[in-house]
Amino acid sequence: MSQGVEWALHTCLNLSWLDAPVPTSVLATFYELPPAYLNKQLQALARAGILTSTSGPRGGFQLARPPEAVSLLDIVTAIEGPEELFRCEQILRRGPGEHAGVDYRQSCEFSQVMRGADLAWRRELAGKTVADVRTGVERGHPEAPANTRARIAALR
Amino acid sequence: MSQGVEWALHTCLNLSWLDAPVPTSVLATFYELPPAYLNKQLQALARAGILTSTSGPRGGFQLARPPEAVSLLDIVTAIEGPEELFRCEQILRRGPGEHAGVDYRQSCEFSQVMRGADLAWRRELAGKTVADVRTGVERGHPEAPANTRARIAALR
DNA sequence: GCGTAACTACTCGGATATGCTGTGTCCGAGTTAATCTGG
DNA sequence: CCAGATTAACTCGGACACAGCATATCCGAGTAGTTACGC
Repeated sequence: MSQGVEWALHTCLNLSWLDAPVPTSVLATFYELPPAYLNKQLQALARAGILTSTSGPRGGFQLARPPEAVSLLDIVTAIEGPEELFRCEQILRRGPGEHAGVDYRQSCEFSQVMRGADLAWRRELAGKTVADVRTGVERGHPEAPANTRARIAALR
Repeated sequence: MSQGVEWALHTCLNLSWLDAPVPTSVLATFYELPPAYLNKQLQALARAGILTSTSGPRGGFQLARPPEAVSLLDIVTAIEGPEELFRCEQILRRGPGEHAGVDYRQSCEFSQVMRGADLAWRRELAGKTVADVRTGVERGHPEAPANTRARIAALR
């Protein structure tokens, strides 16, 4: 799984504590990440409708929706793409009992089990939102929001 | 996810219908797969203790355990390795409230959710065995075992 | 005919190339804010 | 002092290199079955 997912998750959480656009350079400095590459990931989040981008001075990225409406699955899908973890190449078509017209992604037993596991994984991720994580973080570290806002303001 | 997983799954199912070693060349011809590369995957399964390998004439691979004792997770782990889907690089260590000695794989909220999803995925795969899949296939295609045995015998 | 030893063919196993996706970087288009100028 | 045009800096966005892993292949080590030979 791509490294950018972790960056995207934490960046979305940080943005949920802010209400003005933040440029990539500031967000990158926050965790000492390569700015240009982080920008690439944020572009993907913007294309997915999770962030909105603003050009020019005082521009940057901000959350497009309230954090309650952004699931972790949304973020993972935006970065990794919509493909499922296991992709069935239907090698059964080459086997002895081959039926050329059959879609083995539906009929193959292995495909079904792998798809079920994939759905279980996605269900877990879809059930947690950025707001849920934010609540948990604030419970354990009440100073986190103020720290983040102060650090961002200092880097502007 | 690696392509070899699909090959390994179907190959293990086929081997569950046989009781003698089958060489890689025969197993590869079965689905028109590149023999040398399939051999590489089967080596991984052998290292994991899922298959046993026999050298020399009349040698090959066979299941090391009864199919009831081989879960799909065993096969996936043998091919893909034991790493979890999402690996936390602990970028929080670079953040403002950094605590150098903290293991963020445990304390980071995102890590916990991602790990929970990973466990849900693994639980599904661990709950299904090669024997389960075999039963399902035999229910829908009773001729499959005989077909497979005949094809293997013809290729020997 | 039988036992033994050499031989041959077959199989696994790891070492060796190639291509593609994830990773990382750079520069141009567009936009905003500030500045400067003239009334 | 104020309005408007110009300018300059800043930001995103996509196009351009690099690297590491999945993919694919090949050849050597070891083994078992076979064959030939001697007793």
